[in-house]
Amino acid sequence: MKSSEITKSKVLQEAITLFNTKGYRATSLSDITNATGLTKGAIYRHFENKEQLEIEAFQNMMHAIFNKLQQKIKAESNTRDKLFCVLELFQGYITEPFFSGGCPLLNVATEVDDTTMALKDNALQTLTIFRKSIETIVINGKTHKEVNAIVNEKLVAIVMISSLEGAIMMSKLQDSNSDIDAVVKHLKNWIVADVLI
Amino acid sequence: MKSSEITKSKVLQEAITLFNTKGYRATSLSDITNATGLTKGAIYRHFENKEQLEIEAFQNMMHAIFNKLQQKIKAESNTRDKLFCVLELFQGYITEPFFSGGCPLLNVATEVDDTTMALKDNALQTLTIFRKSIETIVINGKTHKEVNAIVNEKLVAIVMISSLEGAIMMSKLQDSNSDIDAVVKHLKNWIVADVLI
DNA sequence: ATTATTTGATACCAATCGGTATCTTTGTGC
DNA sequence: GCACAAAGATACCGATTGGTATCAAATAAT
Repeated sequence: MKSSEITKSKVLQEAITLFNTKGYRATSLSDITNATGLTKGAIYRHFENKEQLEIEAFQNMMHAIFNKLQQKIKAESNTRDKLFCVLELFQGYITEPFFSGGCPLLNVATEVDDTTMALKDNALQTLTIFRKSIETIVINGKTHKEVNAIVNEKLVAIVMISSLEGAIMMSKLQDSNSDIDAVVKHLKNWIVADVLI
Repeated sequence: MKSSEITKSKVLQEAITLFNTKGYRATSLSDITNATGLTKGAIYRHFENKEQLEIEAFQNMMHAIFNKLQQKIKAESNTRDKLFCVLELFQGYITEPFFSGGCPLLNVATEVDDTTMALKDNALQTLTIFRKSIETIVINGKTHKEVNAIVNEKLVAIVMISSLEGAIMMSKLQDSNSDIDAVVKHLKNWIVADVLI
């Protein structure tokens, strides 16, 4: 890797941690220069402005998470285990997060003020992709006769994502795993009882 | 109402809207002076500093919401309708919110950076109160033989709150009611099927 | 090895931040 | 109506914000 690429990825890595823990808007360029040991000149050489850095940082996080998730989903052979992959990704995220500071999607979705429309657009796209991934698992499950034909795949995605994101918020606020654990257990029971055949 | 109280409540009202829509940290005192037509001198006459204003604004919101909720819960006579009150509060919140900008609890819980510990404490207390309210309904439901004795009231609270908060996030991000509607419908079915006798 | 180009450091900018000291205005009790 | 206290306006403070122009150092190409 070229030295300039090393610098850029170091900036991204530190920015990611800062953005996800203390917020995008609340993280200043000084915070990033302090964390990286670099100067503003170096940062602005690689990123057009702070907003672009925010967007690249967010996309970087989501790509990493989705790649890991898709890889795990592909490794499983039946619908149940594929859906459980999603649940366990969130469950494990509290104790061993890819990025500290909670769910990047939730963070961006709730931070949006008027001045960060571009970030909001990215979060919306991410949410759409996430929903579609779950819906696809359910639809494939129907064709393989593993999912009840009357099940609404959109509902499955909505219920899973909303519960998990909400549970992440609760667990983070209370600094405890118990809520996300309870929600995952509950969702597993629901999937086995009401979704799968 | 004394004129000074009018001023203070005007500041609180405008600050509430700003904090809940564009964030606590992202809202500057200039934003508040612009919105109220007052000056910094007037604001600092009534609030010790910005952090105190943030806390009072948050508490003000939560008290308003809880009062409304408790009042509606008391008006219902059976466990099912009391629990449905909670669901319908969230469902109606998107189209007719008490305060625009989404759920104040979710907003504060996800905004917390290192410098806003006092706000985080307030959010945590609010979450605890909210959980207890739901647990109490379920416990009372058991004594009235309306709720299955094996039901875990803590789980009911966790599942309801996490789903609703997550759904608020999704609906806000997508600017659509469909997700919160779907989640509420799903929770109602679940309560009738698995919680109530 | 020497040049040319990229990369990063330095020093600065205007704007804005939260906060305060001071002064004028307003309202209130007697 | 007068005196006094409370409320609000004004002008300022140092610190910090995102951003830029310029220069030095490191890297790459010849």
